[in-house]
Amino acid sequence: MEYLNRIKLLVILLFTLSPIYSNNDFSPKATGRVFYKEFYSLQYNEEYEQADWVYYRLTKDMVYGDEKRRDSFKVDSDIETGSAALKDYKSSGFDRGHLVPAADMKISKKAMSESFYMSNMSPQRPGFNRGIWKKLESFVRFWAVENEELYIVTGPVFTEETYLTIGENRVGIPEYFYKVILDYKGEEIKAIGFLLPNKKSSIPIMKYALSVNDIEDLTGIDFFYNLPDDIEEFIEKDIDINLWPTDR
DNA sequence: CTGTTCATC
DNA sequence: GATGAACAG
Repeated sequence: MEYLNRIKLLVILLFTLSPIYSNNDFSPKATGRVFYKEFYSLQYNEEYEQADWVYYRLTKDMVYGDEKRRDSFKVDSDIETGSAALKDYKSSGFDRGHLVPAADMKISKKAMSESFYMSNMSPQRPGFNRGIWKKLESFVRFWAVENEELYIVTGPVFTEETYLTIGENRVGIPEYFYKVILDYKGEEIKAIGFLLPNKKSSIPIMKYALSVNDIEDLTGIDFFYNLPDDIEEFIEKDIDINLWPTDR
């Protein structure tokens, strides 16, 4: 009997450790301190007082969640060095723009609440956040439903040595925001990237589409490095716009 | 917490 | 007009 139980335990352990039976982790290669929430993870940048990237898995079920949005912005006490504060954004003229969208976290109270950590915020121009950025986020949810689930990485881009800041904590104002998306479900694995300037725009979203390689060159971040090399190379090289429809 | 504004559908 | 995101008091 003892023997059988040991075998059972071993089988369970092997299944758990096997990549096929465990949840996929396609988070970017870390170059700094990573913080793990229940519904996403982020790499925090102390200089800019915001994340370098946030990473999460967005499923169809999450899109269809019905948890109401509550504007419960709060400092992230996980960041011992101190996250940005509410005060930093107040009267700054910039929105506390979500990196992980609140609308992607309707699956539960906990998920919704986690999206309001200040470590998930970045200074966005109101016309950008409430306009084209929101529109892109909405397309991402549409694609998540179409493909059952997606793996998403989002973050700010600073290209200049000097940059403007807001608040006492000197929160950096990004020039651009990127988003890279991986579809690992279904018959064809595919990926796409976006790079948008932090300003109001009425140009069609697909004009901002880039390959994941392009975004990697720009940010220096290695996305989806856990994929088998040949697959990673193939999906990051080019994009097929037809696989990401925007005509609903 | 409620009301207001902004961008878009 | 309704919705969603965020600001202001």
